[in-house]
Amino acid sequence: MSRHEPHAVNTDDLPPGQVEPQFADALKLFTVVSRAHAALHQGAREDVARHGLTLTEFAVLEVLYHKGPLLLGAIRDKILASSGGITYLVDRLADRGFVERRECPEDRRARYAALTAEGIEFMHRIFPEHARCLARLVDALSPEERKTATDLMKRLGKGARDAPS
Amino acid sequence: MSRHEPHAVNTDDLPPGQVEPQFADALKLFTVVSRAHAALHQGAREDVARHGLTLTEFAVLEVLYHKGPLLLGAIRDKILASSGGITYLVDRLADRGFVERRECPEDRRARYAALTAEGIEFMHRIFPEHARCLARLVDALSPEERKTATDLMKRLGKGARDAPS
DNA sequence: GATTATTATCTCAGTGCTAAACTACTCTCG
DNA sequence: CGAGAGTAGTTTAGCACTGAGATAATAATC
Repeated sequence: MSRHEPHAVNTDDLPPGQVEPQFADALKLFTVVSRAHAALHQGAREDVARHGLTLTEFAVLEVLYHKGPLLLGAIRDKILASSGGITYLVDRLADRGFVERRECPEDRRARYAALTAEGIEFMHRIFPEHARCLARLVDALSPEERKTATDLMKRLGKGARDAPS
Repeated sequence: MSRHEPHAVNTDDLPPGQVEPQFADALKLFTVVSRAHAALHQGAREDVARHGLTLTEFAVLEVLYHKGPLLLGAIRDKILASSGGITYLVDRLADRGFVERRECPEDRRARYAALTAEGIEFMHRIFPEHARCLARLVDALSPEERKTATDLMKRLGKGARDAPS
C-alpha cells in the first residue's frame, strides 16, 4: 500500500501545535500547490475578467473552441464541474450569444453545446492574448522546469485521485 | 522582462482551435496544476467533512492551532480569503465553540481569534489523522520528487504573483 | 490639536456553485 | 415486448464566498 513512507505513527505525546516531521513535507506540498494554483487562477481570472467572463465560462469556451461541439457531460468532465453547474454555465454563455445547445440525434436525453459563429469569432480574437497571459504567468520556470513540474503535477493529481480514502 | 521565451507572436493565420506550440506547454502546466490542486483539495475536503467542517474552516483551525491566537487580518492573509469571508468563517467556528474572538489592547479596531479549550482538544484529536490523509494524497511522489515539486510550485506561485499584468 | 488619510473589521447584497430531487429518455433482460 | 435499472440534463434550495460600502479606530500632516 504505502509506496514511500510509513503511515502509522504515535502522535499522542507531541505538544499541540507541532507537526510531526514526517508529515510536514506533505503539508508543505499541499499548501504550496494551493498557493501556486491560487496565483495562476487569479492571474488568468483577471485576464478574462476584462472581457466580462469568469474563468469557468472561459474554460467552457476554450474547450469548445479546441474540440468542437461537445455533449454537456463531456464538458463537465473536462472542466470538473457539477451537472447543475454546467447547465447554469451554458445558460449564461447562451444568453450572451457565444454558445448554443444542439440536440443529439443518437440520444435524445443528451445535448451538445457548440460555439456560435459569434463565439468562434470572439475566441479567435481573445484566445491568443490569453495564451500569452498564461505564458507570462509560468515564465518564472525555465522550459525544462515547466516540463518537470508538469510531469510531477500530473502524477501527483493521478495519485491523489487514486489514493485510498 | 521575458525570462525564458518570446511573448509576441503572430497568431492571425493559424486555424481556429490550434494552440501555438510555444504556448501549449504553459496551458498544459496550468491545467495540470489545476487538476492536481482539485484532486488534493477534494481528498482533504472529504477527510475534514467527516467532522462536519469545510476545508476553509479547517484551515483556520489549523493555523490557530499551529501559530496560536492571530489577528483576523493575519488569518485572512494566511488562508487567502476576503475580509468578509473571515468574519463569516470565524462566526461559524465561534458558533460551534471552537474559536473565540478576543480584543486587541494595542489596536482597538482589531480582534484576535483564538482556539477555545474545546477547539484545541478537537484539533489535537483530529489533526494527526488529517496529516496522515495528506501524506497518503501525496504518496505517489517519492520524498525527493515531493521536494522538487515543492520548490517548483513555490517559485511558480511567486512568479505568477509577481507577473506583469 | 484638528483634519485628513489609512486601516481593521463588519454588514449586506449578490454570485457561482453544489447536491439532491426530478424529468425524460435509453438499455437490459426475463 | 415491457418492467425496472440506469443515464443525461434540468430544477431548486441553499451555502460559501466576494466586493463594496459602513463603522470605528489609528496614524499622519498641518
